[in-house]
Amino acid sequence: MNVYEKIKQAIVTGLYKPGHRLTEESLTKDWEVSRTPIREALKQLEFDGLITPLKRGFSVRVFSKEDVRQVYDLRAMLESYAAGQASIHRTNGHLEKMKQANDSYEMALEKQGQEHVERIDAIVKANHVFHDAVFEASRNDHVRELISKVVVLPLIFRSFYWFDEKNLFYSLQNHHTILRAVESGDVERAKAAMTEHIFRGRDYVLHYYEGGGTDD
Amino acid sequence: MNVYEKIKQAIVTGLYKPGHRLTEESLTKDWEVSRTPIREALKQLEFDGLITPLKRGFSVRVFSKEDVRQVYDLRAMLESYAAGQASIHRTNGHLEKMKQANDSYEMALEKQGQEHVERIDAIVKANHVFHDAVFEASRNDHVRELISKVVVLPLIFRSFYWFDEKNLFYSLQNHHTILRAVESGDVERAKAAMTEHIFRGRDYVLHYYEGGGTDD
DNA sequence: TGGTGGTTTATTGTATACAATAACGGATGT
DNA sequence: ACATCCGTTATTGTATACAATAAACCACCA
Repeated sequence: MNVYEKIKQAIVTGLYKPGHRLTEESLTKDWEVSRTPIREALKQLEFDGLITPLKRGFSVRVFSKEDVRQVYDLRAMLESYAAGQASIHRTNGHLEKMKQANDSYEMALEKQGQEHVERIDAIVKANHVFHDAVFEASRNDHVRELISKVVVLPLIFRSFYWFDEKNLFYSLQNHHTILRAVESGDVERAKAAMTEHIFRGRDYVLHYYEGGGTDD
Repeated sequence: MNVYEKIKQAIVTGLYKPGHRLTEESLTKDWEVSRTPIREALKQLEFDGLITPLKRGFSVRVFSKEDVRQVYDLRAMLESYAAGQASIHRTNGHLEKMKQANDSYEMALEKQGQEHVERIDAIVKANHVFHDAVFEASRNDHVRELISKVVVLPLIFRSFYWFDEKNLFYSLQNHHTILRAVESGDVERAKAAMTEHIFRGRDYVLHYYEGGGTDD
């Protein structure tokens, strides 16, 4: 794991709390590398939107409820577009990848006895593979690049998002619906199902997230 | 102008041609600065999507017709979303900014006698202000960040895009239509008008661009 | 008291040397 | 002829010193 990934991890897990100030100097001490790789990491994190520039240095970004709404709006738009396009351009290979992702998801979901964290990791991974397959099938390489920016935020909230059994089950049902629509070439249905899927995620996050302070 | 901007300029104007290989070493010689700022510039350019990583170094990105289509699809989606939201959230301040941008556009358009490049620059700037005002009015800060990624490509083609009088005139008409829709709070009309506006730009670029080679 | 100017200090910007590594090419054996 | 190993070279990765700059502090005067 390189320094960028380490710092990212530290932000996502809350080791560096929202609003915390980061300077190149302090980070060299925290991670025991020189300023050069630190600078690179900071640049990357700024791209990701995880930190915001200060007059001097950066601070760990504070996400408000309004941010969550805005980001999920965009994510819904981009992913539903991808699902729609996927319904047109999908090949058997894409459908196969989506099916396998859902199988993995289901298998992980059923393993109640397993180590908790490992199980969640498997589910998260399967989820990622599914959505990635949709992007591939959409035949628009640029939408993947774009979505990466908007996908960082959910990452921060994954802690509670992924720890509700009913939620996990519903998500799988959504995936099945999306897959059926994409498979049968039903563009509008695919878009609607994906939009619904994303918004469900949004509402879940909003419900459990009491952050930002100033926002409604 | 810093090194990043200089290199960007060089790419956009075609001094560095598509496919041309860029290494840190060679760039230090071209621009007479050390590797440190060069590396930073390369990182930024990669984020912009203007260069693509090689096994070693980068190469100036080659955009195919298919790239143009994909990028404009996304741009249409994002900008029409912004226009729709703007129709809901706009204030008098936003409307004023849009009007002034259009006035500037029109004034520049009429100045036939003026120095050619200056006139185009004024039009380009007014165009930018108008679209920016729409983003502001949309009350979704994240959509602005996102669009910046997708707006780099048109930049490359601006050379011929901005040099057709009829095209410039049509664009202004589009702006007026969009403004009216946003002003009267007509969400669907605003979205439709913006989508139309972007796609007109796309078709114009596609018509004059014979690049990419392998694509249709 | 409150603001203006200058001095100190914190922090980033740049150059450069050296280390690490991946690509290249050529020699060798089969 | 062709693959494979190894040495050479091109290129990037990292550390670090020094320069530039902006922020913070403080003294001075109105």
